Parts: sequence; structure tokens; C-alpha cells
Amino acid sequence: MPRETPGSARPGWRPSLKDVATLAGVSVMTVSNVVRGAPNVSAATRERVLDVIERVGYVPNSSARNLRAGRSGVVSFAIPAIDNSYFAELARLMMDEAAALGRTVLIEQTKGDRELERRALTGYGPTPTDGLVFYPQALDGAQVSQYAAGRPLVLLGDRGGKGPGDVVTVDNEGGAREAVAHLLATGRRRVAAVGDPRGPGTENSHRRLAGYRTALGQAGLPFDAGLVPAVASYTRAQGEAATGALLDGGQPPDAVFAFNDMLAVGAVHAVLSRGLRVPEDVAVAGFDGTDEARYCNPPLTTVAPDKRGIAREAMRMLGDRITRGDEAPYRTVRMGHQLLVRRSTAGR
Amino acid sequence: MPRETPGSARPGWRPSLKDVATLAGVSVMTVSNVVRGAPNVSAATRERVLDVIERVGYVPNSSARNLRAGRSGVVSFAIPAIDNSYFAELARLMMDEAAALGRTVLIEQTKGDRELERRALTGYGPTPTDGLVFYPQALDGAQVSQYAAGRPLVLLGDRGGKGPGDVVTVDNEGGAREAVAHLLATGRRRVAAVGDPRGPGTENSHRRLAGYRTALGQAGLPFDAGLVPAVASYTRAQGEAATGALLDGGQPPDAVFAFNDMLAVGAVHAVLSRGLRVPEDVAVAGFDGTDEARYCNPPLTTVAPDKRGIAREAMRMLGDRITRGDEAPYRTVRMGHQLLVRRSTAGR
DNA sequence: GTGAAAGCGCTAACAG
DNA sequence: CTGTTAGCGCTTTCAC
Repeated sequence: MPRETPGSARPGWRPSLKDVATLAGVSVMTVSNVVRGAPNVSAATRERVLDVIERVGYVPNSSARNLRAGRSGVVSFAIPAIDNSYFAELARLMMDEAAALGRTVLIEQTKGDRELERRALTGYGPTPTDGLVFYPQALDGAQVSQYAAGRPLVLLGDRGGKGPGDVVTVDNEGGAREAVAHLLATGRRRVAAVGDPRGPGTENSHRRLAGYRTALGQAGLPFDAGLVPAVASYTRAQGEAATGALLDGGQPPDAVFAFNDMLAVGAVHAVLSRGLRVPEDVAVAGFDGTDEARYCNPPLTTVAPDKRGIAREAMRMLGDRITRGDEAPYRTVRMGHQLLVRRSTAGR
Repeated sequence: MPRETPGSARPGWRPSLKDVATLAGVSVMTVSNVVRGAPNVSAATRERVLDVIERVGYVPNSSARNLRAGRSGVVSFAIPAIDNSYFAELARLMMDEAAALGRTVLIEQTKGDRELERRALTGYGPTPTDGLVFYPQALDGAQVSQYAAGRPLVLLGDRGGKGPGDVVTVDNEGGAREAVAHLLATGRRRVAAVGDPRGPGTENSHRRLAGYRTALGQAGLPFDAGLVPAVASYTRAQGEAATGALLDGGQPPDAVFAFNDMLAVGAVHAVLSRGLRVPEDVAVAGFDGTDEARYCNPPLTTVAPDKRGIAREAMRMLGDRITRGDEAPYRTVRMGHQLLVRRSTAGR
């Protein structure tokens, strides 16, 4: 199978270092040096090589580079679902931060499925990635440790003890506590918590639930399990269903603290579709600080984590683990958050 | 540099075909045959090899495979922004469909930027992809043709003539016409069109604008340029700004047809925040059929393309171009759409 | 049914 | 400053 002569631009064919070298009358190493910007090339040679590169449209073959380097330059961002506004916004920021570090982000949807989470963690998918930023949902800490086994890993969200990787989180408990305290301060007394996953679920949810309980306790209110429905997923539909059931029950709430903005949007919908008003009859607060919450009607009060900061820190830490093969103890950084008070929780 | 003996599981180290071969006492080719499921391996040998593979946790190195195959198994999905609900939902579906075909999707955000779109098209990014599904925004047809040059490509959205790739689209003009006709049928007479990009923008927008004009014409209404503000991007914020300016002007509209759901959500917000009512004072309709529109308050009337179908067709066509190196004439498929009538356009 | 050889495109490590 | 060598892990080809 004779190699095509350079210049024969059959679709799908791409010139290699060797082609450029032949055309420029130098060795492949010299071309390689030029391409990588190595210093040891004379100006004249560099010029000539660059000319050829330009002319034939040479582009390095990443597979070959990766094979050499033992790395792919790609990092995974493994999340439950990209059509959750919070993850969509976060993904955008992750991609920006990664690009600034010369990396590419591959989004993997785990859908809260054990097997898909396992596959993302082990990296035994079809595409090789150098590490991952992971938002666990189905797997618990021990399982994550087991599967990740030495892969560069940054976990998003609260983790109990030392995990198998660095951790970037926000004060989930504190944020939830502030939101619920705010609700109570506006005179609400029956505050529902929508988002308890039951079962393992994410540690984040557990912390938010803890914050809810703390706020109730500080206000001297009892915990009422009847105000804490289970949800199967963190979607608008589940928020509506769970809140709807609460409203249709004997003792409806006068406020809803939803564990994320999707659920909150669904909650608002449930309230309004029953002819009740937000916030007059039922106040609603969410968590995530998404743009969608801001443009909701009425605009949603929400706990807004520093998403930009989360993305920056996650990519930075992951990069350190990858390039330095860092064996340093795992670190946890806690990014700031802000309670954005909007009309959905105005006093009555 | 002596190779590590198999079994020394230093983090980051992964066994190769050769390691497995050594351990199993066979050649690399036999292991390769087993791994790929080639038929010419005796049951006993296969068994032994599989044992070793299991034991050492062998996983094929994709870079090497790709280097050999000249393919990566990854396809790009190049879109303006992942935090636009429509693209987030579409991305989810694209990933599902791609997975069913044994491919992985790499999302690339072009942000409506010429250079980023060019880079996505040429595939000269850091990661090699076998082709792409592309939603153009800044580049016109000629430029797309020029840059894509022989790469497997599926274009999303209306394209004038024969493009440089297959096309999957919906009837943008028809959908827009139906939406506007519906608004007019409810008695509206000053229908604004929010989403004109001016300049090149997407052909989709131009088709939607054409549909708007057609509907007006069929109702015997004149086209009023004052009701067609320019927008800089297809975001909630731009929808609010453009609609707000219209409402604050001398001759406010009694209805808004927004070219996508993000703009429509912003439009609703602009109306409500001025103390006006949707739909009583101003009706609002969007385009995209996103879940967000459904949960908007009031729920948004919207033109819903068959997103699942779009994803399926796009991945199927792209796959054909990649595997068959298809030189067949480019095809255009038009997927169905549906006008979802909801409360935001109820008659008054 | 199994294996040896060659090479995909690239770069680190050395010559010259 | 430039070139030669070797090999990353895999699969196609062709012997045995």
C-alpha cells in the first residue's frame, strides 16, 4: 500500500510529520521541533518548515502523540444529567477552565446509574481520559475509592472523611440552613424539604437535609417527616410531583425548600397550577443559583454556589494530580455561596 | 528503562497486550484475537487468556487502537452553548444515540464565535474526532464548505442549497408560521418577532423570520420592522432586554413570538416584571419545545421539533459517512415538529 | 489455530 | 543546529 504522495488530498487523508519533512528537505525531528516550538532550530529552517506546514495543512495526530505521552489531554466531567441547568452551566465553566489549561472536557452522563458511574470512574469507557471531575450520585464513598483506584480524581460535593481524591465543595449544610432560616424569618411555619433521595443518594442531599433540620431546631420547630417527601430524581417533574402530593395532603406546607433549582421550578409549578400563589400561599426556595431560577416567575430565591470558582479549583487540582502524579494528601476546598433572595420567598 | 513486571500495579500503569501475552504464555496476536472476539482461537486458549485479562485488569489502549485504525471513535457535537436548554436536551439525546452506535460524543462550545466554529469544523482541536454534528451560527454556507473540506459532517438546521454535508432539520418556516398564525387566531394584532440576529446568524433564524412574515401576510397584516428587534445572542437575558425595550416603546406589542425558548422565557419575564400579564396583556410563544418552557409560569406555547428523531438521524447519517466513507450525494432529512399550545397564548 | 514482522505518527535520548 | 534510533500498544498481513 504505497503512501500517497503529499499533495494528493484524498478526503480523510492527512499529511504526517514525515510528509512535511520530505517536502521541506529536513528530518522528521526538525519538523517535530518546529511544531512543538523547541528552541534549537535555525530561523531559516523554521521558516521553510512552517511554509510547508501551512501549504499542506499539516496538523499533529493526537492519537500518536497520546500514545507516546501516555496521556490523552482529555478529562471527563461525569455528572448525572447534562439537561439539569446546574450541570449545564457548570459544564460550560469546566470547559472554559479546562481550555485555559490546554485540556479538553468530555462530558459523561451517569444518570444516577451505578454501572455508568463505575464505568466513568474506572475510565474503562471507549475513550481514554487522563482523569475526571465526578459528581457521585449512586455510589458511596467506599465504592468510589475502590473503582477510582489511583486515577486522578476530583470529587464534587461534600464527602465525609478523606476520599480517594481531592474534593471541591460548598457548605451544603450551611447554605440549606440559611435558606430555611430565611423562610422561617418570613413567618413560615410548615416548611417542606423536597429532595430527600432516601437510600444512599448524594452526600450533598444529606448535608442539605441536615441544614434543614438544624434551621428548624434553631427556630424551636419540630421535625415533621411528613414534610420531607422522597424524590426519584432531581428533575422539574419530580419537584412538581412531590410538591403536588404535599399540597394535596391534609396538612399542606406554607413553604418549600427544594434541594436544587430543578425541583424548585417544579414546586412552583405545582403550587401555581393548584390556584395557589407564590409566595403568598407557599414560598419556594431552591439551591444552585441557576439562570433558570432567576428567570422563573416569580423569580426564585436560591442558594448560589460559586460555580466559576468550583470549576477553576476542580480543573486546577485535577491538573496537578495528572501532571505531577501528585501523591500528596488529598485536599478539600470549600467554595463560597450566597443566598440570593428573590420574590419567591417575599414575606406576606 | 525496564518495563515493569506485570502485577506491579503502580498507579497510572496499565498492562498491555504484551503483558497479558507473557502471562498467558501466548503471543500478542492471540491475545488480540481474543480481545476482539476473532473466531480463530481455540476454546482452551481463549479461556486462559481471558483469565489473565480478568486478573490483571487489562483494558485496550484507545490511543494505540486509534493510531492503527486512523479513527478515534469520537464525534463532536459543536453547538453555540451547552447552557441553552435546547442544546442541553439535544446533547443528552445525541449522547444516547451515539452510545448505541458505539461512539462517544465530545461537546464543543462555539459561542457563536467564527474562530471557534472554524476550529470545530476543521477538527484541528486538541482532540481528534471522526466527524461532527454542527449547529452553525457565525459561519455562512460557503465558509462551512471551505473549512469542513471532506470531513464527515452533519449540519443541523435549514441550509439553502446543497451543503458540504448531510442536513437534519425541521420545518423552521412552517413551525414559525403556525405559531404566529395561532397568535393571530387568538386575536392578537401586534405580534413582535424576537430573535432576528441581523447579519449572517443562522439560517434557522432567517427561516423563522420568513415564517413570521408569511403568517402576517396570510392574515393581511403589514410587516412592521419596529416589532422585530435585533438580539445579540439567544439567551434569557437578551429575550428580556429586547422585549423590555419593545414594551417600553410607544407602541407595545400584544404578543411575542420568540425564536427560541430561552428568548421566550426572557420575554415572559420582561412582561411580568412590568406589571403586565401573560397572556392577557401580552401572549408569548417560543420555539424548541424544551422542558423549561413547559414548567414556565405560565406554561409556554412552543414549537417542539422531534429532538429524539433529530439526534437519531444525525448520528446515523454521520456514522454512515464515517464508516462507509460515503461519497453519495448529501441528503437532507426534515424531522417533524409540533405546536404545543399552552397557557401563555390563551385567548383573552 | 498460532505467531512473527511491520508500521500507524510521534518524540525522548542521544549522537554528530 | 540537525539527524538517527528506538519504541509507545495495537492490528493487518502473511507464514507456519
